[in-house]
Amino acid sequence: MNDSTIKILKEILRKEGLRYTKQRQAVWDEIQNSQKHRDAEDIYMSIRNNGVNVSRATVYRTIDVLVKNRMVRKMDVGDGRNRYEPRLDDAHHDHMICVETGKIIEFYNEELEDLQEKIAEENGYMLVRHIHQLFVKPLKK
Amino acid sequence: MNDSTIKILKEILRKEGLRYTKQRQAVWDEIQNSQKHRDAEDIYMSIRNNGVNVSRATVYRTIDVLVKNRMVRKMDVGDGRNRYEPRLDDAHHDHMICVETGKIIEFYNEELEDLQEKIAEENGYMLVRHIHQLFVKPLKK
DNA sequence: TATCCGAATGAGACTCAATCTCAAAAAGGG
DNA sequence: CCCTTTTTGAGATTGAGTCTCATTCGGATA
Repeated sequence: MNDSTIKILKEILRKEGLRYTKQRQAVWDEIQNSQKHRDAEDIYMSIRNNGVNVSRATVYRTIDVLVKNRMVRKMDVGDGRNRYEPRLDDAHHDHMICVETGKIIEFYNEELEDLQEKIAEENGYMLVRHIHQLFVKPLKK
Repeated sequence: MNDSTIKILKEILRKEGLRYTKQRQAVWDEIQNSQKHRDAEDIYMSIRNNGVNVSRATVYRTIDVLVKNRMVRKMDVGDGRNRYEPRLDDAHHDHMICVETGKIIEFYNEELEDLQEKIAEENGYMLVRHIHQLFVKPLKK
């Protein structure tokens, strides 16, 4: 779809010693060119509906590669199905999930990020990554 | 085991319109009188090893009641198995998970708590609950 | 403390996301 | 185009958690 991201994908596959296939391209296209926060089944179905034959196994396997190479972010919303979103050139953010509507809102707060690093360090650790989800409901309803 | 918590358990069951059974008592005892952050299978096996006959179904059903009534906290560590810890008289805290040893460290930071409420409100929401896990590794190794 | 009825239990079936298997198909260097 | 190696896909499998329903039990009542 997008020329520059095809190059990036090929580069990553080469670096990992993996081959470039239309299924892998399709998975990346699907995640990149659509709304965020989709689950694997959703991604799988969309690819098939676009006429590309792919299996669930390949979708999961490809996502793993993309996650490992920071092209995709995997998020555990706590309902048993992981969600995925493109990460390329995407600033870090966390999520707020409305318990009434299921809506997912992104947020980023520098102070919060700094505080987390500080807390880890105070305990003798270095922050590697974090999971942070705020479950919220609308004010004044 | 502990007289005062037996009363609390009975009180909660009564309030929920549920009966007091030795299985429910055993589940609560097991969670209360042991190390934190245990998974359901672990709790289930321990109860059986203590000579109380209980089924997995009952363990899960009882945990749900305890979680609903804030006697137990359920935590999603992101590995597919939820962990449980007693919550009674236990101050709120979040968790830091060492990616090298798997060790779970609890932490609490007032500033962090306030900041989360503030972020939710800035977006027109009210904070209901949150999931916050810091994945860390030891400094200078 | 015996009766009775709705609630609780347990064994195992079931669900569902995710992973694994392995024969067949495809990539891509020579 | 060939050949080796990787990738793919259909379906089996895994594993945490939930559901089913016949049987057992709690506890209110008399």
